[in-house]
Amino acid sequence: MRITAEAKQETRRRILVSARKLFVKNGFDQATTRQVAAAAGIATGTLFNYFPSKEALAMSLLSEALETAPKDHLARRRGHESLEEDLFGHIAAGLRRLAPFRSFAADVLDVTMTPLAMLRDGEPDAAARFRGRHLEVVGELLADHGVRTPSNVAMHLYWTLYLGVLAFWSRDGSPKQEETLALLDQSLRLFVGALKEKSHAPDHRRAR
Amino acid sequence: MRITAEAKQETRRRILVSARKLFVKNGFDQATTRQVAAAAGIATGTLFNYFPSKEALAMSLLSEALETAPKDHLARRRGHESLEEDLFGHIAAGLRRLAPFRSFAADVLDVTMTPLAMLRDGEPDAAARFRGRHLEVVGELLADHGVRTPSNVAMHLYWTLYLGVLAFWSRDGSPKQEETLALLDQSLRLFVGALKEKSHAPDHRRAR
DNA sequence: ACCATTTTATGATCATGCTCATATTGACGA
DNA sequence: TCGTCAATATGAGCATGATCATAAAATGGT
Repeated sequence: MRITAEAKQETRRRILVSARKLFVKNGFDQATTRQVAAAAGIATGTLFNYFPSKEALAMSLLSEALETAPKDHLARRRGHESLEEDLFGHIAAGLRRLAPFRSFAADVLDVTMTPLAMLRDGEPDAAARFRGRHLEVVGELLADHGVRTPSNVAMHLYWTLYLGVLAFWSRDGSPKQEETLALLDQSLRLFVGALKEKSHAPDHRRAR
Repeated sequence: MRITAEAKQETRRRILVSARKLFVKNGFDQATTRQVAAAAGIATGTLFNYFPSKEALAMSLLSEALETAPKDHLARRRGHESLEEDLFGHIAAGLRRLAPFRSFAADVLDVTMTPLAMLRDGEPDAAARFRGRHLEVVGELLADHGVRTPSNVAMHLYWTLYLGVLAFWSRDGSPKQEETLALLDQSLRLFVGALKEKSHAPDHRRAR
């Protein structure tokens, strides 16, 4: 039982390695499952014993990055950023983490983005975890700066903003990326401005 | 030349009618190009003389709605809404307009949404037009309420918000839709709050 | 009316994601 | 060591989006 289990792990690993190589080199659409299987030294059909679909295979490649990406900024920050800088850093860190996958992620995810693609692709748990970890971090950052506001609204807006930025990010070529970041920066100022205003005017609307 | 041109138009129309029927009935993935072609009374290959791909065919079905959707709210509004109500109505009208297509749009667009799908699908002009018309209307609404702010920032934030909402909207079942709208409503309050604060504090940051 | 040329339609064929009946392998009891 | 059985691998085969050589039709000049 030991040898077999290890062999299966090894096969799985070889598939992932071959797939990553081919996806990055040729893009998701161009890389065929036959190629991946051949590169991994297995029959085409065997690949589908390990992964239910080509997209699921790609999602597995992304999943590691997605597990840790949301917390990247927390590890990196120096502690005296403004709230805007914190939020900007949080989103930017996530984008940076996903950057290596963009070349094929744009295909896999059809532009729309990892978390949504996960939802579509039958990995709702992974999507929920990603979102959860994300919002956890945001909550931490907000609390750190003493911002209190109806949290689910702020979270929803922030998450929506994040999804929108991801969409632009994955679509644009590099020149547009900088523009996207610049606009993100300023959008966050608006967002934070709104949050602070809410915080400063205590019970104005909360009673309803 | 006359007869032929009309016949081509007729064929194109028959394809669109058949496709709409089958897409709505069976969903994008289940409806095959062979079925569509047969229903339209043409050979399978002929279909690809009229539309470069199955997705392009689906996009054509959506395009009419997309041409007019952004202005739906302008036609409908009564003129004494608050800015929040105006913006909410604007987004909601767009969603309502797209609702009939959701059953297969979710497949075609992979969750991500019409404008982004158009970009992917080689219809960048249509995407740009949609975005342009959209932001035009928003600009009008904002101006109507006397809101001035660095416009491209506000526009970007609003557009991003719109994309995010579309993503949720297309993904969720009906119960979640209401929740999405409720959150949208409150998010817009935040957004508008931020805009107004900017407007009231004139040159605070513009110099940089 | 007739031929030449361009345009359009056709369906056999291809590429590829995925399935499935069959073959192979490996674990374990006797 | 052998036999049995479950787990796994295999690749021919399927469905389908898309292509392309060929056929049919339309157009235009004379």
